[in-house]
Amino acid sequence: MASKAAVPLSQNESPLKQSLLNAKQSHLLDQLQAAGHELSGQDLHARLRGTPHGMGLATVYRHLRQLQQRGLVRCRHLPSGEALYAPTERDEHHLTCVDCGRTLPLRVCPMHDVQLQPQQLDGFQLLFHTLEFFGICPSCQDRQDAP
Amino acid sequence: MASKAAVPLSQNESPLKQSLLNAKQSHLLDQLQAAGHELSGQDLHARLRGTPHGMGLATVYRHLRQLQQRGLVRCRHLPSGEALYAPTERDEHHLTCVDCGRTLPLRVCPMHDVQLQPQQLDGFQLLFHTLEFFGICPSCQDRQDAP
DNA sequence: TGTCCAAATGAGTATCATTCTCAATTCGAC
DNA sequence: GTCGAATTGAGAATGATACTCATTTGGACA
Repeated sequence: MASKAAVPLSQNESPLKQSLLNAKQSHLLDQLQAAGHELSGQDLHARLRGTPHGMGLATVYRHLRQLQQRGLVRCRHLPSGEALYAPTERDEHHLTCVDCGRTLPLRVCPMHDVQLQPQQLDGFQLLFHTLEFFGICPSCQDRQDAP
Repeated sequence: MASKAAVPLSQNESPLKQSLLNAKQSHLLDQLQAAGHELSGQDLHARLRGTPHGMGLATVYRHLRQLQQRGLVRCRHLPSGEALYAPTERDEHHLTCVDCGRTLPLRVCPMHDVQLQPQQLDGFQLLFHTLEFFGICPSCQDRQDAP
């Protein structure tokens, strides 16, 4: 079913994309692209509810997993355990406070130009990556210093 | 309580470490260092059970969070939702199959030399980072090609 | 158009890691 | 030894995600 062509990091795979997606998957991807920021499975379910493209929660998660397996969607987990999804074409990563959980998008991806060596891949077909920085935000630093 | 000194990526913070940790936190960190690979909260609880250092599950998670907030432990989430913990001093990251979940340690961190620009940090005190690659492992590629 | 089968769907339930609650215990200072 | 604060842990609560299975949908073919 899936083409075996390598999918380089941060490349446009649109032509491939359309031929592989069914209507529901396209609607999910559209929502993610339109949102401009990451959405959880619950978010997507709530946004589509009531529209002509509404679907059950189980279906949302099923298709999100398939979109991930096709390399079209990446997900990261908040410290709360919630998973947030975004289109992989949006090469955006985050800086998150380990204390309050506040999250800040990084405008540039420091990994953008870095390539893995083939021997590191061990035969894996690379789809996408996640990069996240963790630290303590200014207000939590202040709170820690003056308790 | 916490020192405000910046903690550079991938640096040895041992002298700081000892003065900040209580006994239970030290035991958790020891286990993680001794294991040589990532452990989940459940793993740690099971390993310590029956030893003189056994502690309740709630305590394990409480201290793991604090170790994270001190930048001594990093965690990543498997697609299954399970969180795996490792000492940040072990600058090791992973390549994970989006299909079967098999995970492969990368021997080198491609981020090792990359520095974030101060204006990107927006006042955050940087503690650690997680970097993960996702793809399809050879056996899942084979299975997809010959269903 | 009618029939068949396979795939997709979703409502409800199950799972399971993690967090919360709160009473009991421990610790440190004096 | 006494007091208050901090720590602990057993059990319950939470909540996101996965599973189950009966129903629906859609395409192929007659």
